[in-house]
Amino acid sequence: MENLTSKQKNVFSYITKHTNKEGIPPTLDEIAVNFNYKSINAVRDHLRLIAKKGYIKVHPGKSRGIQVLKSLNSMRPEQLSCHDQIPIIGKIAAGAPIFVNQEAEDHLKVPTGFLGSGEYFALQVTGDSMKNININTGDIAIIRHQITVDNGEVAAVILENEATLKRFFKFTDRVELQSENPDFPDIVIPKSDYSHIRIAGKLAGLLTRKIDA
Amino acid sequence: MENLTSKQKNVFSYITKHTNKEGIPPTLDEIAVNFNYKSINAVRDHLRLIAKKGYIKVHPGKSRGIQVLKSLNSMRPEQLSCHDQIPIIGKIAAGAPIFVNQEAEDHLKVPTGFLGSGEYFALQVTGDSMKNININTGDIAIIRHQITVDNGEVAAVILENEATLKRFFKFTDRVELQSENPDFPDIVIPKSDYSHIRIAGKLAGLLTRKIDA
DNA sequence: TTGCGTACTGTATATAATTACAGTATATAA
DNA sequence: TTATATACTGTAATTATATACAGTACGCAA
Repeated sequence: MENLTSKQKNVFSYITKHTNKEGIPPTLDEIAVNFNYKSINAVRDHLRLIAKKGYIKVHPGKSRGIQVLKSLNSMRPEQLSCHDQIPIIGKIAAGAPIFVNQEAEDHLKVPTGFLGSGEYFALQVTGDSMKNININTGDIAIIRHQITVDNGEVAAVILENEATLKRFFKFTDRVELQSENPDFPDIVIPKSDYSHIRIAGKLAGLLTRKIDA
Repeated sequence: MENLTSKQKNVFSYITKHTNKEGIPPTLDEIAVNFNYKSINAVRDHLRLIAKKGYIKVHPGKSRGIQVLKSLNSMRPEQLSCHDQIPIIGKIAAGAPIFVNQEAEDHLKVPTGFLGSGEYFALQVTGDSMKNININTGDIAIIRHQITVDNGEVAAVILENEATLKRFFKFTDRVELQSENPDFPDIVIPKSDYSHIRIAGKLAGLLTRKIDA
């Protein structure tokens, strides 16, 4: 990750502040006025370089087309990966297809470096099938997107357009999805039905409410 | 808080999704195209009403001047307040004064409505003293700022400039801070030492990494 | 029925904002 | 020295976008 020059940092900082404060990104002219540039081409030059270094994305031809991709916090050198924004794309065990055409309802932001590298998304948990490992209704499960998981790992699995969070075991002839709650039976999927299931990812984190504690 | 009509809700939803996805709010025309409106004045009418109901703010004369003020989730009637950004202001049980002049190291963003109303901050947990209730090193404890807690609640307590997370019990002559781990002894504070302790808040949530699961 | 708010269409105009082209100045590395 | 990248100025053209005005249609409450 290349570093910004101090001028670029100032411009980038102004863009993020404007976007957060006003709700809309600034125009080139607004940036120019802020920094007393006589020509907006000074701004264009800056934007080009800031974008090249990956901090923003510029949408050509679109007004205010400056999309902030990183936060200033993520510039700390000791942090390798960053994923502030984790989209919450639905409820798990609540009947809705995932991934395809997913529009995020809301977002979660975790501290830089809290999770490892990878693609993450989040699902709100409904049901008690994993209560023995302290995952309960209302919690938000953070899932690392991966298409396989190791035996025994907790995975978000999609079966028949429903997403469920289960402990995953693959045997030679079947897949077993085990609950962490004796009230819920294990789900056994014979090899012939593999085409109906899909692994969405692996449980990577959990956001819990502590109302009782 | 007035409710949106279903059409308005659709338009509002499109605006929030566009803003989150593209990083910039949509233009009137982009909205019109999305909903197959032949005239952007249909959009203008919608925006006027959505803004009137407080969901967005329209910046007149500015392109893409649609600022989202609420999230769709906050429309659930049972949710009163929202607080996306929770500052992480230090480590708990790690010797550092809290609250005064606290500069946040990083921020946490939880879904709107996930927590109740109140002032929140977060602390990174070090140590295993609460492992029995699944709070472990590296987790991030979300604390609701309050100066008293009820008996038995888990509280962030400051003693001698160190913050600790303990189960709080107040008796007539003493305060006991109990760990949720038999390896750690309870801390007993006699009435005469009350001036040395302070309640920072009550445990409200927990963000956990699930590396093992 | 009348009136009112929501939900649109259509066209024309004004202005907001980006792009293009042609430069200058100042560092810093080869 | 000669590049090469950053950091700007200036003007003109073009396109993107919002606004203004004039309507139509429908449901709903008085």
